[in-house]
Amino acid sequence: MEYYEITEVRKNIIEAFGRSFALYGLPAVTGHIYGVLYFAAQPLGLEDIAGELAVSKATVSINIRILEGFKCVRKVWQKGSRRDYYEAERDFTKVFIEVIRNNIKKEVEITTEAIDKSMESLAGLVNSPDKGLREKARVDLGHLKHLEKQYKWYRRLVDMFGTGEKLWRKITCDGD
Amino acid sequence: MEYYEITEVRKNIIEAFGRSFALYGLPAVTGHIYGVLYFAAQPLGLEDIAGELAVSKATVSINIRILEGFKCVRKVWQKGSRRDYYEAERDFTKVFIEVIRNNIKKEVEITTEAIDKSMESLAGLVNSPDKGLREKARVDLGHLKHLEKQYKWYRRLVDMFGTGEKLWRKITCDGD
DNA sequence: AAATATGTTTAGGATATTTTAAACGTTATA
DNA sequence: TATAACGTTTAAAATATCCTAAACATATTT
Repeated sequence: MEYYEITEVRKNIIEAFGRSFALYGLPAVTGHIYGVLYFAAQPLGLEDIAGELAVSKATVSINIRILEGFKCVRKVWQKGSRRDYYEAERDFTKVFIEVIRNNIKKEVEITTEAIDKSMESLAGLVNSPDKGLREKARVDLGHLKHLEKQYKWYRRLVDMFGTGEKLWRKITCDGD
Repeated sequence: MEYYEITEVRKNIIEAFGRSFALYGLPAVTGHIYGVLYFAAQPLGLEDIAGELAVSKATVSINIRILEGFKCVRKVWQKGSRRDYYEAERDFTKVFIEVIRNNIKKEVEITTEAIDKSMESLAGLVNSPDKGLREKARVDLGHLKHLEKQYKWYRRLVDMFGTGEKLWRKITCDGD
């Protein structure tokens, strides 16, 4: 009860992180875990985090791996302990870039796979003797080629996010 | 059965869109609807879309409004009909920018609100006579100020997305 | 004014996701 | 070698989300 208002303050922010992460399709707990680590004075173990949030160790285990995947948190080694300790990446530009980059990458994967598969099916149809079928196939092929072109642009974007963080930051944030 | 393979081709892509939209926290149907409209030769009405996807009119109504919010689809006027017709925005750069922009905007709203609320609570505590409480409050205040600074950067990002699409495209896509 | 055609809301059931406790595997320590 | 301290997996329950049919609201015909 001593630090009631402090924990209240943190709770506000932790909730906000939960809702923010949910915007990117992640479970709210990922945001909550990130929030706890954001405020933590030192790296925390799984059970510490579970305790602060009153969730199970399993939930933390599952969701912290998601956060690691997005490079929102780092596992740090604590000498003399065999626990896994984690600390938050507090630079939001990095967090933001990583989340976006990951999503675009997945998006590109999903869609180019679908395009390739579809292109194959269409290849046989564009010369079909059935005129109606043939013309429909050609129209769709046009759509797919357009899509393919756009996704090439996307892939460049991933590359830029992947290698040009500093450039990106400079472009969007000359101020500081 | 005539155009079986054509619809198969489209189904692939439509599914891929569904999974892609889900990456951004949207229901998969939003992607499916977008997919149907992406391939459509003319603007389609709610029932047309519902028919193609075998979902209810209500689902289309709800989800197409989400798509409108993200500017992924546009309502178009069809002379002589009182139906609402929709067409897809086929320029992915626009779709991408709009989705990201929207998310960042919401994120900024959620978090700045939480920060403001928390700052208020802390203001009273940083001068508390209780030394432990006071110091904890000061540490947290430091965290909040850091957050605030980062979110100012975010807000600039929204502005850029909102007004500088061409600039953005030029930066990331000099090629075409 | 009645009937029709449309889009929206809503309450419920259907489905998918998330969380948990318990079992498990592994490594370190006694 | 046995025990303890971990993190992970799993199957089931709890929860949240999504979808639908039906009711509703509004505008347009007849």
